[in-house]
Amino acid sequence: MSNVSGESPASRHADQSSAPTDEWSADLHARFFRALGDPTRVRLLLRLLDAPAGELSVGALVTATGVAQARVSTHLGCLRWCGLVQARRDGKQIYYRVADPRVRELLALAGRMLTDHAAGVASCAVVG
Amino acid sequence: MSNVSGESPASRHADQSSAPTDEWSADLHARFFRALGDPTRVRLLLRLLDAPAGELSVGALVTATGVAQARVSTHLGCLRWCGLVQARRDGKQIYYRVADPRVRELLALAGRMLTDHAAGVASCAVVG
DNA sequence: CTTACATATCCACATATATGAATATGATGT
DNA sequence: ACATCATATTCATATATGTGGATATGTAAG
Repeated sequence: MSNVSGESPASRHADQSSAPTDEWSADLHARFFRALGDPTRVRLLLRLLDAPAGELSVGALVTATGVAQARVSTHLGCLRWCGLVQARRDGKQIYYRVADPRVRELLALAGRMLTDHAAGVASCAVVG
Repeated sequence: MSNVSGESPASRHADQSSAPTDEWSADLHARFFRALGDPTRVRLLLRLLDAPAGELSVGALVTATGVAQARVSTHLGCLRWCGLVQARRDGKQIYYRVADPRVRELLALAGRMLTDHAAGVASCAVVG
């Protein structure tokens, strides 16, 4: 195992001419949204968000979602790395919670938008 | 060419037992975020959002972003299908504009979150 | 220190998604 | 009708990303 405390990475992009600003801004935004662009990760976030204690162990998430343990672990790792969730160890288990309150806002806003665009999004050929 | 007016698709998911609700909710959310998960699409949205007239022709977007025309067209098609942008024809050109004001909010919120999580998101191995 | 358990990581493979080049379609002006 | 411009679509291909299975790592208990 490793790194429950969520050691943080170093950033790229040293230069910052002037026009390129938009460029990584766009890249970064895209990466950010892709972090939320997986059904399993969204499921994990949703479960965590409405967890009674605001947190759930990996095992609990596995049974709650029915997703294989290895998969849950990997996706939690992604979410943790991106700063969206946070881990805490208690005995044998590791409890995860949503780390940033804005995650809830973001999902809520997306949900409201989906109220209007669900059909389109659901059938968009590009996003398979 | 075809369908500038944005003909809308039909939705899937007829059933709605009770538990599965979360399931497509998650799938749908994920799809939605993936629609925003491409750098080119984000660039297009950003350009449109700060366009003087609130709208830009495809050609203008091509020169503004430096992205190949075919690519711009495809990505605009995706955004249009998902209801995020809207097209209007004027003579030879087709002008696109952001169709939902919440797109701006969403990008703004994401931007604020990125202020704190940029390094992590930028270096997350999962989201390549 | 050995065993059992919870979580994380590695690997091979399938699939989704983006991309470039070529081409088709629609509109305008002559 | 013809020639031209603006935009859309198709196709082949490269690449990114998710998935399952096996295994490693860390932790607690005996």
